Parts: sequence; C-alpha cells; structure tokens
Amino acid sequence: MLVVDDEPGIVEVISMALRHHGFGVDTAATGREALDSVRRWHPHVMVLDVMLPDMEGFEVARRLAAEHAEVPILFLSARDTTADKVRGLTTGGDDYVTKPFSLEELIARLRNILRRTGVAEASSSRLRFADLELDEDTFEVTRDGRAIELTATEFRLLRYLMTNPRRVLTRAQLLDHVWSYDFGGDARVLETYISYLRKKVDAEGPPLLHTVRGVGYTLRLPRE
Amino acid sequence: MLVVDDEPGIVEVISMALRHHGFGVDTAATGREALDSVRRWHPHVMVLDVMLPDMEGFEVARRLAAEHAEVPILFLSARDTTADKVRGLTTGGDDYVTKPFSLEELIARLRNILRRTGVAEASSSRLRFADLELDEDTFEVTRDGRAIELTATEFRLLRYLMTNPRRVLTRAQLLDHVWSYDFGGDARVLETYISYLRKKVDAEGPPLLHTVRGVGYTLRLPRE
DNA sequence: GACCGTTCTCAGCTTTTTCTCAGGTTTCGG
DNA sequence: CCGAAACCTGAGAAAAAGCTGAGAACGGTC
Repeated sequence: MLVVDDEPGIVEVISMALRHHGFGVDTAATGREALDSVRRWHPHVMVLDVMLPDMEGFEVARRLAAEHAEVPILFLSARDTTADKVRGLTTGGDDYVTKPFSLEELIARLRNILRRTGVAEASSSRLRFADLELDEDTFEVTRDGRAIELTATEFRLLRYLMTNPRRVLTRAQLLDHVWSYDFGGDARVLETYISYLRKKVDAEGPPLLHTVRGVGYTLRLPRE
Repeated sequence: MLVVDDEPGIVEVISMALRHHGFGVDTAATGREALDSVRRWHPHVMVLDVMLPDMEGFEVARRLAAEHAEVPILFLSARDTTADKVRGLTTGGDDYVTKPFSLEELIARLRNILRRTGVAEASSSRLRFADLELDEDTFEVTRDGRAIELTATEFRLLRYLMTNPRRVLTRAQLLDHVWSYDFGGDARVLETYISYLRKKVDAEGPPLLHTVRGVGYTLRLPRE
C-alpha cells in the first residue's frame, strides 16, 4: 500500500496502523513522490490526500490513468473540501473518507477495496464470534439470530472488537481506532459506549464484553 | 469490453466501474487503436464515443462491418450531437447514451446489449424484491401488483437499490451511480429523491426503504 | 413564448446520535 | 476492612443527520 499525505502525523498514524495489520506500506509526501513510487512498486492500493503541496490528488490519479498505471485509490478529503467536489472525481471504484476519520473506518474501506479488486481472497463480509454475527455489507448485527440495532459508533466499536476476538484491546487502542484521530474529548466516552453495547449485545446470553481492569476490554466467552 | 474515448477521465470512470462489475476491460483513445483492439481481442461489446480525434465513431463501426468483425456498440454521444443523427447511424443491436450519463444508466444499457446478443446468460430483465417488481425493459414498477409511476431519476435510484438488495449503499455510491458523473450539486438531492420514492413505493405495505444513519440507505424488509 | 413535468435547491423542523458529567458501585492493595 | 482508583450508568445538553414542503430552474413541446 502507498500512503500519500504531506502531514507527517497523518502518514505516521495510518502507516503504523496498516503495518500493524500486516500490510506492506510505502509513504510519500508529494504528488511527484507518489507517482514515482507507483511506477516503481505498483502498490495494490493507494491512500491519497486530495491536497498535496505540488499538485491535487486528482491530478495524480489522472496522470496514472493516462499512463495506464491505474491503482485503486482511497482519497482523503480535507474537512473543508465539499463532499460534492470529491464525489464527482472519485466515481468508478475509488472511494473517499473525510478528515478527520477513524482508523477503523479507513481500514474497513481499504479491505473493501482489496476485496473488490480481488487482491485479497474474496473473504466474506461477515464477522462471527460465538452466536454473535456482524455483516459489514448490510450492517446487520445479530445475536443468536435476533437482530440488534446499533448506531454508527457502536457498530465501529463492535466491529473492531470482533476483528480482534479474545484479544484485550487497550483503552488507547480503542479510542485511536474507533474515534477519529483528532478526538480530544473525554476518554470516558469509551465507557459510555461499552455500556451501550452491553445493554444491546449482552442483553441476553452469556456476556461477551469483558472489562480487563487497568488495561481495556475484550470480547470472549465467560470463563466457567 | 472495449472502452473508446479520447478523454482519459471518461475512460477511467467507465472502465473502473465496469471492472468493479467484474467485466474485463480494454481501453483505446483513438479510432485506430479501437480498430486494432477489436481485431486482436474481439471484445463482446464496445463503448464508443462518437467523436474521436482521428475519425468519427460511426466510421469505426463502418470499417468493422466492412471486414465482418462486427461488435455490438454502445455509442456515447456528445451533449450537442442531435439525437436524430445518432439514431440514424446506429443499427441493429447498437444503442447510445448521451453525455453526461449516469453509471447506472450506462451499465443497464450494457447489460441489455449482452442479454440481447446472448453473451451473458439470458437473465431476466425483471428485478424483484419482496412484493416489489421492476422491469428494466418496459420500465414498469409494481408493488403487490399495483402499478407505480416513477420519473427517470426515481427509476434509476430504485433500480440501483434493487440490484443491491439488503446491502447498505453509501450516499457517495448512490450519488455516483444514479446521478451523472459531472453532477456537482448539493448532495441533499438524494434525500429529496428518497423522500419521493418513499411516498410512492412505501405508500402501503411494510416499508422497504430504510435509512442507515451516518452511512446511507438500504432496501430490506423491516426487522420484526 | 407559454406550458408542463421533472429536477434541483433551500430552509425549517424533527429525530437521533454523540458527548459530558456526576453520583454510584466494584475492585484491590495494604 | 478501609480508602483510592477504576469503572459503570443514567440524565441531559449539544451537535449532527435526515426529512419534507415550497418553490426556482430547467428542458422539452405545442
């Protein structure tokens, strides 16, 4: 994967997360560097900021298309770029997320692109743990067959837990992945949302959401 | 499929969308390249701009006919080309769309051509979901047998939803597929059209159009 | 050029979600 | 068993997202 942004902080956050997920990552800070990197390494997918110091992200895409070196692109649009502008230029397979985004969202979109372009084996869009199921395409969540309605944040939180079952995720990890990277608020939101999830997910059946005091939370079956 | 246009942007939009739908795509920017590609690869269908730098699209069709290398063609006519002219020059299994078009429209027409020429298995032109039916040939829509009158945009929107039942389609996806690629306006049209559709489609019977807050819309049966 | 249906824009309103906060409960070391 | 730290949860304010009616703009037709 190639990550292109002129803010070193953003590049760092994203590329660390991607490497952690086992992806090979190259980075670039300008359009020119991005073009060079694509020509040399042919990445499977590119994360591309729409505003770069030397040229617009769209220009990078256009030039690659012109030389038939097409790479699926996930655009990062700035807060103030109107969504409409991005839209018109991303048609046909590319996607975009608006800054500030959550890593969970970014990674879900990237997996989507890889699934679509057939790079990754066409893995199912269903996550499963015990009698809990979550479908990333239909956004349906069920426990023992019964539908559960979740809000967007609850969904992201549960999805992140379900992609890391049995593993204890620290508060920092949860906040970093599920909330947008510039979230500066009270870290206690996490507790609130865990509470919401418990009410919905663990309403019946053995509890799956467990607190690991002093560390974070985990999804696992209760120990007998 | 072969996509022929001298504007790289258009070629990219179309070929990405088609690849995304699982079609194999080759591209060309001039009449000469198009002829070469047809001779070499014998595509099942060709998307052909009527105005190319070296010759008119119709000329490409004529030359192929002359050498009995006929390929069904979907012409792309420029905004200002009169419809009559295009109609007079398209024959047999050919069809045309006027720029700017929506991807939804283009893909529906291509599927039509494939169906007619028997390349794809003769899949039905009727889409069905629950008691809702939509006929792509006659443009008839019924719910529980009762006819529903839709405008062109409402039809495209419903068709796109019906080709992806149960899957949540993001606002961006809906705007990209249902509106023409150069639509730069307010993204809130989508909400307006969802509202129109609801009034017509969900007037009676359980609601099928559902909002997924923070994501988009989906067509599904209500959860009990 | 006037008409008609369609498409798009806009603004006010309603609903839902997100976040903050404060008072309680649990846990655990000493 | 006590106190401190960690955690839980209900209530509600603030923000975001979505709905819809009214009407302007557009495009085709007579």
